[in-house]
Amino acid sequence: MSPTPPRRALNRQVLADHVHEELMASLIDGRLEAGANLSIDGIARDLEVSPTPVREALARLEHTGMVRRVALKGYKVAPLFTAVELAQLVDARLVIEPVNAELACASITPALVAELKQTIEDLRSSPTGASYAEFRDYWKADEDFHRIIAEHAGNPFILNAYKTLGGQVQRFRFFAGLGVTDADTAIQEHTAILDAFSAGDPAGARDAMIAHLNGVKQRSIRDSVEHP
Amino acid sequence: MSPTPPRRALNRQVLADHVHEELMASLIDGRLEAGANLSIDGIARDLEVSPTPVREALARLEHTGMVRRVALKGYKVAPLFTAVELAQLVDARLVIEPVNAELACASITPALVAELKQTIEDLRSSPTGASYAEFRDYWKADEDFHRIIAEHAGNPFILNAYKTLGGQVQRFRFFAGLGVTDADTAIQEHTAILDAFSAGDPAGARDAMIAHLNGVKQRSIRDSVEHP
DNA sequence: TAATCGTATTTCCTATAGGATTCACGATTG
DNA sequence: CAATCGTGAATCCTATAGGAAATACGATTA
Repeated sequence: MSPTPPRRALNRQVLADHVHEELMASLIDGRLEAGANLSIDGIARDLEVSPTPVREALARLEHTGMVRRVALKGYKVAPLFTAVELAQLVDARLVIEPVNAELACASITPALVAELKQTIEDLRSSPTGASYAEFRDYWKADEDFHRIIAEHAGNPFILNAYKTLGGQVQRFRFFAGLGVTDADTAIQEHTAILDAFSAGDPAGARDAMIAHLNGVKQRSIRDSVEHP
Repeated sequence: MSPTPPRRALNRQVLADHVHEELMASLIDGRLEAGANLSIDGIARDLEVSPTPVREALARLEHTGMVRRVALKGYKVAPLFTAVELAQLVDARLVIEPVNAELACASITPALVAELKQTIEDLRSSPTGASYAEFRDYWKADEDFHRIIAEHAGNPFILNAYKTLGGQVQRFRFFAGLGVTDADTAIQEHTAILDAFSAGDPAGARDAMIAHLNGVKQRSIRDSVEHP
């Protein structure tokens, strides 16, 4: 008897989670353009679910800043960043991430070093083309590097703050729309941070992170000026 | 004709917003105890609405950390902070708020000084009893002080990060459950920050904020040790 | 032609119904 | 007495229906 073992537990998942992931992916990779209306009923039709889980997914998405809600009017994809906001986003990272680096480095483990080293390897081996499909691996490796450091800082509140920024970062990067323009420099800067980790030098890790983010900031501004 | 002008627009508001506010208030003032189950249907019955807006309100609340969700199981009020988490929360504030103070002070205006001065006045004039009703005004004044500084830092991303922490702070403070034990010291420390603002001394404002938060941290830990 | 009006569609919002699962609790059985 | 089983309630989750307002759009009229 019991021809099929309890497979059902695997199938059983909450639709709102699925919708949330789907929307998040669409926002990050640009399938949903800035300013686009996010019709609840429309999304429900597209994904073949009812509006209820869509409402829940959108409510969760609101705090990320990627989606804006106006009561009784609906949701829209947040507008593109201006050059000022873009710089502010990096400034916010400059507040949080150097501390992350310092803390994570202070409790360094060989496993962490190995993880970070792997992300830099991935960065090197990933293509850097101009379309999302091409540089998605590059981005993932870059995001992994920063996220792993944040996760090892040991402060869940700071981690939460970083994660909120993280989504923004990814979205911004897509809309910069240039593909990867600074792979060599970024790899170099990540390596400098990793070296400080390997040496067990928290202050050095902090400074290397500051230098990296300042580099990101300047290159971002430069790119956004050259390609308005 | 048109016997009643468009009054309806005032009545028209989204139930989810109302539920959200109601839950937030209950969480902050402790009517909802840590670990309590947040039954969607139950809340809907209590507030005499349908479960749909309740789901939306809870989804919005999740990212604050005050509420935890387990798929297919429901929502619970997040557990109380441990002493370690409590210290971590202040550490997170120590990352963000000194920068806020420095930035806000760098673009100081007489209006901002007046606003801050007012919150300190409110702090002085508020009762400091042991029940929520008594020290709610004190809290509000304290929270206003920090929030106003965050709002004047001029970086919406950092402000967002601060706000997320802010809710946590308030909840923690209630659950410390002692009323206000450090009014004099807190007023003194706020005044020191204000003085630096008045003097147009960003570095001084930053340092005064650091000193204040360190004081908050130490007093919090002391209180939580004395009243486990 | 230009403006206004009316209809039809869309959209948000809320309530309700029902399926699936879990939980509580009492009854039954060894 | 202890353990197991079964029933009913509670709960989460999703779909559907329908009200209210906004929007689109075409027809009518000055």
